[in-house]
Amino acid sequence: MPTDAAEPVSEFSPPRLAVSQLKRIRRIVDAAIALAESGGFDAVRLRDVADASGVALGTLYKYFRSKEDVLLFAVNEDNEQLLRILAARPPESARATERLVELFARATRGLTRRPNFARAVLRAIAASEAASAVQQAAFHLRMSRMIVAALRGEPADAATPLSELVGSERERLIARVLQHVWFSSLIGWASGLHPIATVMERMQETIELVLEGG
Amino acid sequence: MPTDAAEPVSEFSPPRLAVSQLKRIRRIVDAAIALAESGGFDAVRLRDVADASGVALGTLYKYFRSKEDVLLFAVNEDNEQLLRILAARPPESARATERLVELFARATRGLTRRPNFARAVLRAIAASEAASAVQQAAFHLRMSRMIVAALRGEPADAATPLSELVGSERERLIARVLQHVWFSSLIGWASGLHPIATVMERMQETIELVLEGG
DNA sequence: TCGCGAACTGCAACATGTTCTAATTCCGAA
DNA sequence: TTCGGAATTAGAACATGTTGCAGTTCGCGA
Repeated sequence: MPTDAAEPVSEFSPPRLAVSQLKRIRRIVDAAIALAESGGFDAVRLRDVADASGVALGTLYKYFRSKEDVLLFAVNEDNEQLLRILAARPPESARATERLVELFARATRGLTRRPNFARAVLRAIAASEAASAVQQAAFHLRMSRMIVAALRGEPADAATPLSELVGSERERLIARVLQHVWFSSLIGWASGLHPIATVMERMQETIELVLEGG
Repeated sequence: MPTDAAEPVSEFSPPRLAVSQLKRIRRIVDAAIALAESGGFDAVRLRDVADASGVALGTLYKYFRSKEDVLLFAVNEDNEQLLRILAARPPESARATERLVELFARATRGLTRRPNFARAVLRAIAASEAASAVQQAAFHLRMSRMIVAALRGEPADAATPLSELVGSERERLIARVLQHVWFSSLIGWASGLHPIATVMERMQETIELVLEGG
């Protein structure tokens, strides 16, 4: 992920970048996404990313610390969009269980719509070092917000800063558990252990277990 | 992990290896563990592993498909030992909740006793490809067995083959959820998101939530 | 004991993430 | 408009996972 000095982490850095720089970053990220879609983690060769986005390798490393950093940035963008969509059109069901199932169904579909990209970012997340903790934390906080909103049947709040914690102790606990199960299932999918459908089933049964004691 | 042709996956291959070969494999694995302990995933340079174990690089690749494969093999050995220990000395508490908390406390302590090694294998697990699914599945089945045993307050069964599923639907569901939370928390620890103590706390609160509805 | 095929060795080679450098270009403040 | 420092570039260089190969050694069946 971007260095403390460089800026792409939208949550944490003042916009100190010229328009031309923002465009470069955009091209880099888009190129990385395209390559990831085409063949997963290994297909994202940074030389190719640099070529495709028309920047030098050194420039890429100016804005991103590592290959994982680029992919983490991309998935965080994706996740921000999901939050906005859920803020606009929250799950409608009357029962909390169903709202949560729908939330994770949407999140899973959204992510795995581009399966190779999804595999790439999952690998990036799993392998990321302490340096990327900020990105991971942002993702986590955003997901927590969506989960708590779905639990309560309220629309998610895309506006207030991520740093503001939401939910009661118990709501946050449930959010954590569901995120762990989701992430871990997705890793299993990415490793070829089971199909996407299994991820959805696991979320459903976990949600029922946690909310209704099974 | 070892190739289908080569044999270190104890659960799945008849012992077709000469003693000298088994010794080589042992030296390779031991060297990898030692290097992992010293500096984590990156410190396990396969050239160094080969040097330290007195085999050629090509030989190493004859028995293991990749760097991850070596580490997965090592962690599976560790996990087999945990199963044996738990079979001999199961958690004693009267309450299922406490037995499970103890199980995960022991498992977590056992793994993170060598923190750098643990970080290395977690990264290997998370990044492993479909080819390693067998190893991962074995780990999963072993953990499931221990969890179901702890749920019931019985000693774990280290003898019957892993392929034999244990537990009711509900027990297996609980086992899956707990494993997901455990794995995912450990990844968070390995990424520097939180300390080991947090992993223990998360397991405790998850177990309480799942067994007692919080 | 002999001879064969498999296992092993040493080493070179390749791919790709990451770093470094010297030269060039760009941009905003004076 | 001009100037100086920051950004960018091209490309080399390095580390390490992985593969390939030619030659050597080992172990086992006849």
